[in-house]
Amino acid sequence: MNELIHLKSAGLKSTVPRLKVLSLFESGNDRHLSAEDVYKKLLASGDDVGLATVYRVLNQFEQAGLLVKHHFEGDKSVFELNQGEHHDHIVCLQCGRVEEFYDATIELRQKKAAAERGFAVHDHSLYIYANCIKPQCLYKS
Amino acid sequence: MNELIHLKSAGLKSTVPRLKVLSLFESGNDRHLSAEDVYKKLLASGDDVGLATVYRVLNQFEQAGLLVKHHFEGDKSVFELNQGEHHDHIVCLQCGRVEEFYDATIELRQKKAAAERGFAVHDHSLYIYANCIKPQCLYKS
DNA sequence: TTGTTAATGCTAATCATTCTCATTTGTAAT
DNA sequence: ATTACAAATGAGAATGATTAGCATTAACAA
Repeated sequence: MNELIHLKSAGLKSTVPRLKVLSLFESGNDRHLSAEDVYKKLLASGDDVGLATVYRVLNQFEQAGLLVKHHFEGDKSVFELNQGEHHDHIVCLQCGRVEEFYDATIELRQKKAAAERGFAVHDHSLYIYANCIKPQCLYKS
Repeated sequence: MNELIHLKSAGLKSTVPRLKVLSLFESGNDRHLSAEDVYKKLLASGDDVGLATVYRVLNQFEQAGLLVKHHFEGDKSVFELNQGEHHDHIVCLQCGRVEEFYDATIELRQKKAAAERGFAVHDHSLYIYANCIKPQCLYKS
């Protein structure tokens, strides 16, 4: 199984909670999950992990580069599988739909803006908060 | 005094705590302040306001459009005077220096990216986390 | 199979922020 | 000026997300 390899090569011992969390993300049903989301989903599938462990595992995975953490507006943070290519996010304020996008020009100009001001870019986050135009966006997530 | 006008036209009753908070921001010594920062600065100048009041006032000012709230990496949020023109931020991860910038192309392409995907932009936030190149960045804020 | 070390699962603690509510203050009308 | 009343304040409790502490359990190498 795929997950095992990931854990090993990340220098993480392969434990039951870690495998479950990882395969949750790899199942791909929801790309963006908060710790609470993960916890609930695991409980729902009968898997019995502690919330503290979920937090720990998510942070370890982030450190190991398996997941990326995002802070959408305000409160809780969400994680997504790290698939190599950086991208930014558009979040619908009504239904919570999250769309990913990448714009090379934006990336470039960011680097430039930083360099001009005496900074070396380490990281950056761009979130667009918006409203769906489509009619199917009438329900709250 | 200037502050009084601002409060009035924002539909806010002019009270002692509100005037103090507002003039703190208008003094311009620090553009970006957290609730905690404001609280401490007021205490330091012998002004005796409650932390809860600081939070309340900051949020009211944000609602009223006098201040803008930002969520830099992670935890606490910071406020800055709203001077009309939107801008993005570069934050030094070492010393905490915050630099503001505006790039019309970036703005434009954001709008475009959103529109193409069926979103109407409501708001957006772009933070660049970086390291100062300059040598004077050797101290923590 | 065993032993050691790291990982887990509770629960309590922490941190930022909000809420409650009794007391005080601004203000518009007297 | 005074009064009257709603709105604002302050202190501390409450909340929500996240982390820490610690006794118990599970990986994995020998």
